[in-house]
Amino acid sequence: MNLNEKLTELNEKGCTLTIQRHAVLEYLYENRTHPTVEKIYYSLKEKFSTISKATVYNTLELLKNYGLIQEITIEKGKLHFDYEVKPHHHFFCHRCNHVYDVDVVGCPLAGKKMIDGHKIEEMRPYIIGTCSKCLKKKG
Amino acid sequence: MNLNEKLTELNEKGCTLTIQRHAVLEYLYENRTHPTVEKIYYSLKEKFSTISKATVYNTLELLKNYGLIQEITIEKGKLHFDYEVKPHHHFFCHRCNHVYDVDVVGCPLAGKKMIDGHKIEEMRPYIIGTCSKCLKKKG
DNA sequence: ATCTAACATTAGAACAATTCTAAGTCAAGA
DNA sequence: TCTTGACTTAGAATTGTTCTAATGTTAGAT
Ligand SMILES: [Mn+2]
Ligand SMILES: [Mn+2]
Ligand SMILES: [Zn+2]
Ligand SMILES: [Zn+2]
Repeated sequence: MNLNEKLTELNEKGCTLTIQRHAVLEYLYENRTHPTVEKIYYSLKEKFSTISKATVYNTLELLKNYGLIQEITIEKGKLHFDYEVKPHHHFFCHRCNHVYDVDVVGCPLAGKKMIDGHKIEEMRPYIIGTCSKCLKKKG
Repeated sequence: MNLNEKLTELNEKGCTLTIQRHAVLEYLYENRTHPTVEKIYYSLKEKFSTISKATVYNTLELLKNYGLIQEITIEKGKLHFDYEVKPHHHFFCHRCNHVYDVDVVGCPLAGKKMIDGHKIEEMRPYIIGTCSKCLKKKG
């Protein structure tokens, strides 16, 4: 789903399309590195010096609630965000703190709505380890 | 793996078995509800009034590094811990904030050591939604 | 075009979770 | 007994997130 489709969807659902909301969504569209809130905030601040942290948090929460972005709790104590909302696995490297997409096929939970009587609303398949780049560094 | 086996393993690996470490591990052994650090700390404090938060954090980190307990980052901004280290899925109810074990068979990642060139050290398959108890309440 | 009420943004304070610090305690070996 | 290193403690500091109250903006009604 490209940027304009998401912006249109937001608009059609009655959400005011402020310049800040546009900027946050656009930033995630252009930066598929699963940035932290801090990263998003300071990056936006460069082009947009008056944007506030509260707005960044509010906007991320809003976009998440509209189902347009995904929140990632893979790293202890801080949030990452992802423009891509289609279910996919994430790999966290505890050496360099990067979050990678990984493609896993054949997940038995794919498409399931319920498990053990609980209603599934979101899947967060996380994998922790050492990434390929850091494995090479190790020497 | 029962409590004595884990205590023995700790001891054999040269780790001093202090009363605090014993207490934290025992608490997790007896409380399989995936407690938060706060819960662990205040529960231990009842029987053991001088235990400090730093010790609880240090001990949880130490036990995790020995592979005797598991850290869970399913809830935004706070840690839960699990005595059980065998790979299993966790379900987080965003209504009541409980963490449940769920049994999922046929995970294609089971036993895998590598993915996309990254070294897998830990699996954290999280599922978010509304638990069976909260679904009933909703009525 | 102007008014108005609801909504959005801002800066910074407040808060919550975790980590750090420095002093004190304990245990084992010389 | 003395020394050394490891452990614990209370509380301060730090970090990430949420709240607050003032200000600014938007969109619909007039
Ligand atoms: Mn992703
Ligand atoms: Mn569990
Ligand atoms: Zn890495
Ligand atoms: Zn529930």
